[in-house]
Amino acid sequence: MARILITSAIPYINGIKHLGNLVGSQLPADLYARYMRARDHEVLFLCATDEHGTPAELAAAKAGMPVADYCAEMHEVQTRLSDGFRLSFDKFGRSSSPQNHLLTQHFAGKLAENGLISEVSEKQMYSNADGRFLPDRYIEGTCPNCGYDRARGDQCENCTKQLDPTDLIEPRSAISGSTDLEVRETKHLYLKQRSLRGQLSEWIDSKTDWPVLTTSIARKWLNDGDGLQDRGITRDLDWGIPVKKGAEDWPGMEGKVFYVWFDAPIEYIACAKEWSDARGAPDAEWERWWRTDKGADDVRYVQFMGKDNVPFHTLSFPATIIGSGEPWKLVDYIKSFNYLNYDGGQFSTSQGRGVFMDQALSILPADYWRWWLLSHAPENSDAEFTWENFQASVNKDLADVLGNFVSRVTKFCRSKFGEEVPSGGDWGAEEDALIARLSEGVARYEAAMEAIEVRKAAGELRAIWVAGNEYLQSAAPWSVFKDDPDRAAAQVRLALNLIRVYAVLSAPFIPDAAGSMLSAMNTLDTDWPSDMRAALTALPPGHAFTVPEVLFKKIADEEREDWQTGFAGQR
RNA sequence: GGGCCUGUAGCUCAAUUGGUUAGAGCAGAGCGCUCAUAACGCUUUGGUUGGGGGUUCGAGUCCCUCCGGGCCUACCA
Repeated sequence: MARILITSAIPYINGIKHLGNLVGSQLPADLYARYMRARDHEVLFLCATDEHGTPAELAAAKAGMPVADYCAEMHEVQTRLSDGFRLSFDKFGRSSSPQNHLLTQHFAGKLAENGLISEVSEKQMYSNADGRFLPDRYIEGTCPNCGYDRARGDQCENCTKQLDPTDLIEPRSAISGSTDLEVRETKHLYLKQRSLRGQLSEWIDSKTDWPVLTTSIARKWLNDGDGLQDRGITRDLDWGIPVKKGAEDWPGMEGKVFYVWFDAPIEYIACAKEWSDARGAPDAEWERWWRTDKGADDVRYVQFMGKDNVPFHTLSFPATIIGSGEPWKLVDYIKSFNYLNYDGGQFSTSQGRGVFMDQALSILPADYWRWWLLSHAPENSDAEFTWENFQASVNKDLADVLGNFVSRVTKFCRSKFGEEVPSGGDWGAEEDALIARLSEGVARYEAAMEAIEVRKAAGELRAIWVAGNEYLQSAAPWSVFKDDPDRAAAQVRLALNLIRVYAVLSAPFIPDAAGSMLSAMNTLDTDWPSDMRAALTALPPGHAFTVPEVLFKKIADEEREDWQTGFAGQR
């Protein structure tokens, strides 16, 4: 039994996430966690909300709420939606937790002790009207290069020229529109990533099995231009983790907080402590997952994230861990994803374009979304959601291939043998062939899951479902029954057992439907079918079952059209 | 501008990393079955692998070039 630590990139707090966010980290992480648990491995699956930073403050202000209240409320909302999608986190924590405060300050203290923090005085734009320093992209003005009047302080969207906020002509606050801006001197802490470049580079080079997407982004940052740069890890904000050196105050840093990208990954660790604290368990509980000196040396740590998060997970966070000089667990495998587009464009939180988690669940059960999203996961390139494709895939795969299999088998049995597993008859060559085929299919499915090849795993699972229909078609118990009811009984007995096997195999993708299948088959036996022949006898003759409701109702053309138009506009 | 990824059947994707005749699913066509959610099964149509050039006994795969799409570029997170 292996021990597997799984984290999903933590979703930002300012609003409800769309399906692109979901499929880029949380959903595949959940698939992997469920699979590994099903294989009897010990799993700790962690996620949290990422609550600090300027956008959170602005969103709270817009909602007319104190930022702490806003975050608490949005955390509840996101928790409900995670539950709705059946994301099986062992703990869904908060980056604003007391645990993360202490741990983030602890890491900063260690890094300072080890000479990896420098204090840098710099000039930043301050908005008097807004009463805050403004990040570059929150300053708008006219581009000195092309004259576009809504250029941002970091880059002009029109001519793509890189800008400095001070380059802008007539700069104004993107928040209030105020032009009452001034340049102020402010002091910040920088993490001296340069001095860790060699170690990080060596570490990345050792990861030969990582997705190209992951390593190429890391190498780019390591080697581009002058190489890896030091990074500011503090900000002039009210909401965040106060800058401290461990438990001590940090002279000159009063009123400042850590940069959200410094404290967010540390929350992966703090979240484990939130998990054990919530149960009143001792620190040893979470430390055996994170401290290699306290039992975590045999843990395999896998991270899931969208490609935009890769630099922080391959460089910044490892720099924090390595730089601490303490025996924290480093990530073993990073699974990164491209983006999911929506009907010819991008999903957009700010523009409300696409399908959001709450809307998705209000239309259809989680399994529909889970299946489509995972079987179309953007692993090798960006993928695209269209309503037509969604309807066709879900109807065919879930309703026709899997759902109808369950339906035809249970209903046939009920009409000929009653609602119990029939006795009599023996298996022959046809059943041997099916068992061999299923065993091979399961082996391929397992291999894809171990390698976290999500689409491939979905394809293999589907092929296993298809094998059941092919068997029924050629065995044709409805014909055999007329002359040889015992033989038909043996066929149906196998088919009923196949439903249980399908439930177990499919549960990581479609947990609710798997649950319905198991309860219809009146069994709690979720043993993995490592021995297919034995697995297909788990439900013995005489075992009672019930014919379930339709597992997956098909999506009608009308519904699809309604949603298509309904979601075309803005949220 | 620079870097990386990507372009394969009408659609969504494969192709053991240079090795026979480029494969699946969906959609389309035909046949079969009648247990089942008008479901299932079998057969089948469909490709100058974005264009052009090159290397090689051999190129979807490597090189050059052109065209298209995407991402990143360090103060959004």
